[in-house]
Amino acid sequence: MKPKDEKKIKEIFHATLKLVKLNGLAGITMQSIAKQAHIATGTLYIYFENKEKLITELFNECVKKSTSTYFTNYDPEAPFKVGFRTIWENMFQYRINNFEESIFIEQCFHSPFIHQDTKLAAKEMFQPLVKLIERGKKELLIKSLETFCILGFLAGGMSEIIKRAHYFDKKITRPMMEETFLLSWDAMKA
Amino acid sequence: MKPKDEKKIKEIFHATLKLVKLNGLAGITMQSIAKQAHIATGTLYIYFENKEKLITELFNECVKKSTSTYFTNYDPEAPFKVGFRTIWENMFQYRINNFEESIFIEQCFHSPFIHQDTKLAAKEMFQPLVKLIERGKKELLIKSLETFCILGFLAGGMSEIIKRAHYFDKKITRPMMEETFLLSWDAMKA
DNA sequence: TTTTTAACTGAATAATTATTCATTTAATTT
DNA sequence: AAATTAAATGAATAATTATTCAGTTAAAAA
Repeated sequence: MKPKDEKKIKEIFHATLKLVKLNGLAGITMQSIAKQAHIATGTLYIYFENKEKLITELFNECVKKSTSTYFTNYDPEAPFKVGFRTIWENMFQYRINNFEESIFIEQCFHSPFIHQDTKLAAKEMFQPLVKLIERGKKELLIKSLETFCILGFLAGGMSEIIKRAHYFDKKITRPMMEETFLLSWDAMKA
Repeated sequence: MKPKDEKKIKEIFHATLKLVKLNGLAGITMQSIAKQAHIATGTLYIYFENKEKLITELFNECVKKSTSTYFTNYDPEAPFKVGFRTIWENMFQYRINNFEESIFIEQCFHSPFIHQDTKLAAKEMFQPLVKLIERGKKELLIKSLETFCILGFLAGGMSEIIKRAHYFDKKITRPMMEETFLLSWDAMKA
């Protein structure tokens, strides 16, 4: 009895992310994934029931992995700015180092593959950050704007900087990162 | 001789935008576009050579329409903040009122339909804004961070706020808009 | 070593989707 | 009002892509 090769799932995921970064969700086929992962098309179906399941499982994997990273070393008891800085830096680093995943998640949100419940579950994982922002508003440290505005602004801004850095092939240096943190902080600051 | 019905192009574009908003670029088919536009599939090919051409032409149309709106009433001679405010408000309003187009353009950037030269041409249309930001830096009014960071942050933040407003079905009020402008302004301010 | 069994293969099939085309319809010209 | 011609139609065809499956391979058990 030959056992399932768990490394293959990683290779399939890796291949999918690479192709989505290259051509978008609209550009991937099961054949291209198989080829990129150096396996036969049929093998994909041993690991995943179908294309939709493959995408959905990868999506959930990415969301789980990324959000759990976002909150490592985060202490909800620490002062607001300390907590915010921790999460902010975790996000920034993660998205730079895992650019393909970020692109993939973004694409999934506007695709026929990911259903509403999956999206909601993903959103749910950001609760600690939502709570933190609300605490910041209570403590009068940040603007009293609706949380979705503040968070959207910060998250969208960060994503876009990282995207442009990749496309224009710019290196993000430590001082640039500090300046970028200031963009976020000054924006939200009361 | 029956003349081409120019209104049909509008209907086709409109149908495509609606479907892309709903299901993403990965979710549209020529049949679904035709159906949504209340025409026969074959008719699509009278107006557009093929699917890629349809998408590319719609993309160019959207980019042209949106960027030209962004710079209406913009006076490059006016003080920095006045000019910035004009463009910022034009963008904000346009994206709220033409949400589908914004989503479509975003999706196109990561798709197999739009080629590099088309993307570059689109980027080129933002030159006046790039110039303005660079002027703001020279006048020491805003942070001396690379322009792509500042612009990316502002544009990404704005997009994401508007996206979340749509998905969570939030109305963006005038005071909210003012507060949102402050997010951008405070972020970039020196 | 032999047997067993599930992974693996990739060509074959099924399903979907892009594109074409013979036919019909309706503006315009004569 | 008849003739002309290009738009419009939608079923047929072509192309692409998802999925299956009969046969092969290799790990584990006997």
